Amino acid sequence: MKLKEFAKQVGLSPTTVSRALSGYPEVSETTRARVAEAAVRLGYSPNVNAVRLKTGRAGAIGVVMGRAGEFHFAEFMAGMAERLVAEETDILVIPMADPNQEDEMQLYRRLVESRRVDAIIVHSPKPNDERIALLHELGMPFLVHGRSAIDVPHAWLDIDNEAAIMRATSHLIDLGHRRIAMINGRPGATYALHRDSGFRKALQSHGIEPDPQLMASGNFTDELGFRFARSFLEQPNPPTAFVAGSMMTALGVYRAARSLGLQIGRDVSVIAHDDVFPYLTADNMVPSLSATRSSMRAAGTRCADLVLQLLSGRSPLEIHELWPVELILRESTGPARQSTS
Amino acid sequence: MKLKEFAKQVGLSPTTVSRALSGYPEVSETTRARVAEAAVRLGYSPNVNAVRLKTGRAGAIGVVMGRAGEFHFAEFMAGMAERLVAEETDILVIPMADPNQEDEMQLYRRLVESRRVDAIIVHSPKPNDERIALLHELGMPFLVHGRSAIDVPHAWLDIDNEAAIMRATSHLIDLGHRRIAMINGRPGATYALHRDSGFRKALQSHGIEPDPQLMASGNFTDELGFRFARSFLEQPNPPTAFVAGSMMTALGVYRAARSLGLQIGRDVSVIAHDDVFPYLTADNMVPSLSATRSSMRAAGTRCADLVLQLLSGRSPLEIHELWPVELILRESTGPARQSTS
DNA sequence: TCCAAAATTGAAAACGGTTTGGTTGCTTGT
DNA sequence: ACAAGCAACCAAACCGTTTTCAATTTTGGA
Repeated sequence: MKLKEFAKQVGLSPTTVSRALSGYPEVSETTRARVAEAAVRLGYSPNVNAVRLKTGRAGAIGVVMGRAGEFHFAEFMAGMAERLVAEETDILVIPMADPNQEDEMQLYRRLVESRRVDAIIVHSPKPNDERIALLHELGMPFLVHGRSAIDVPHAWLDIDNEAAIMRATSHLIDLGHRRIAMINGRPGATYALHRDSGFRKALQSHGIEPDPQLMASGNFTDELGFRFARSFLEQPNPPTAFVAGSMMTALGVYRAARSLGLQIGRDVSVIAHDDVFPYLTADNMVPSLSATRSSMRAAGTRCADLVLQLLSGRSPLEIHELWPVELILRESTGPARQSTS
Repeated sequence: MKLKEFAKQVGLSPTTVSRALSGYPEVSETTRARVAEAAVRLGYSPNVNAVRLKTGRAGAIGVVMGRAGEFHFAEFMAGMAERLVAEETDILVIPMADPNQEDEMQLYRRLVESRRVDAIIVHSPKPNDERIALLHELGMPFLVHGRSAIDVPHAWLDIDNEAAIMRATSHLIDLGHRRIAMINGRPGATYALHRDSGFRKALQSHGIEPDPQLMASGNFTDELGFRFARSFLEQPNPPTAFVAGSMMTALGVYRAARSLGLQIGRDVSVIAHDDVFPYLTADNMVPSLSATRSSMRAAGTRCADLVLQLLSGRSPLEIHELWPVELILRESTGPARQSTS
């Protein structure tokens, strides 16, 4: 059913009908009610493509998905979905062809030009992220999930990675640990740098020099968690505690410790960062895992919300949210054993 | 840059330019080349919304995301993305408001009416799935990922869950196991029924009566894996082997066995279904996990491909793919111990 | 009661492309 | 030399809305 036909049925002009449905003020309440009722009854709804052409709005928020198919991604999206479900806004997933630098810029450029999205969410930004510069230059509204040091005004939401890891590390130090290993995310992204910095600061403020031999970074996989932890533990002067970048990493660390006959929480302490997944909870691990916790899903919800604000005119300059991160202590952390100090 | 302006620059009519770019035959090769070159040089690309309005194509495939934010989902999407990256087709993620039945139908109905997608992928269908009936009735092209027994012609791609679980179970029986537990996915979905059926068939063909006390189902979470496994193992006549529905479930089963001092592969055997996640691999578990394996990512890629075929006119009746599932034996399966038989 | 101002409603012009139905030249075959 | 056929191009209609501008009706104050 088209507008013209529908309008005829209701006995009004297309103009008035359009206005009534879009909630314009210059249409009387009685008319609006009549139109709304008829729309439901006759099953009329405006053709999205026509609306989009006319208004220039795409009705969608773009999220670029890296090749890795990160498990975080689904949670974040689920969170966004929670906020957008009642809205007239879709989530458009844009696949990234190659991790190639130039290609990625090209992808964003094309995405903007194609006008398929009203706004873009940028993930895992780097300190000097070209994407941010580009989007700003092109005038596309965007929100950065994470932080960048780039000198371009932009909206962002991030969790306080530095403080989180600093606190976690400090806690380990307070427990008497001196040799603490760190398994970080892929280098380059700001969050990894922040965590690195938090780690170092905690050590240094206690007079401990960070040991590069105990620091590694890479994808958040069970496998890398295992490999790094294992190689650290096999060093002549092994760590007594670990700070792990993700739940998957933690699984690997647990496995490595076990494979060497070490008991977690007693021989080796572990704190990981937990993005809160419904299918794998820190509390249920054995022993239960101490973690810095921040819900990825909540971040998704809030990001969606902020993007909507952005689209309804709020200035990006006002939108900066830094979320504190909880530290939840469970059984995987305990005092350092004397023998290893 | 708009078509009109661009056409003027190239010295041709909008008509010819449009045709040249869309690859129509009635334009000379020289002209086409000239236009293509100019388009790149001047950065012209047609306004998507205008194209969509005119052609009626939405340029997107819809995927409805359940609330759970399943970890499978991201892999599947990543797979789709792999196929669609070179195509002019987006992935539209449609959030599902409530697991409420009626609401879900409403969601699909609105989605179709809104014309935001050219096709829909339906996940985890039930044997008599209303969504399939609805989409068929509404004339929206769709592909079912999974299978349904519904008497409505439709395209589908599924893995052979029944054969997979039957083979896994048979293998356990061959190893001497008689008390085998099954932790299945949420009841209702066809795949869960197929797995259940494969499990029962394997047992019955060996003269073993399935014990309802050893069968459970629920979400694929670490926690449920643990809870079910633990409760089974604490029964008077505990199982000596497990068939687990997912990697996460397997993690829980491992944990439960360990918590009771049982050694996996010796005291208790485990086979799980592995959808192949980059961040958690069966091979790396300790002991390494025997698994029925089928790549979720590959399924996503193929589904995207099939949907494109559907859209270019191939009949849904021709599109039925049943993928065999590998059984990979590793260390988590071993002969049943005499004491427990 | 009458008139200006305010409240409603409509006609028609966009929005930016695609596609129908020509038109124009140029080859051919006779 | 001429009609027919064909290749290459173009003008204008159309996709289904929103929105500008103008027309009409109501309302309120003098």
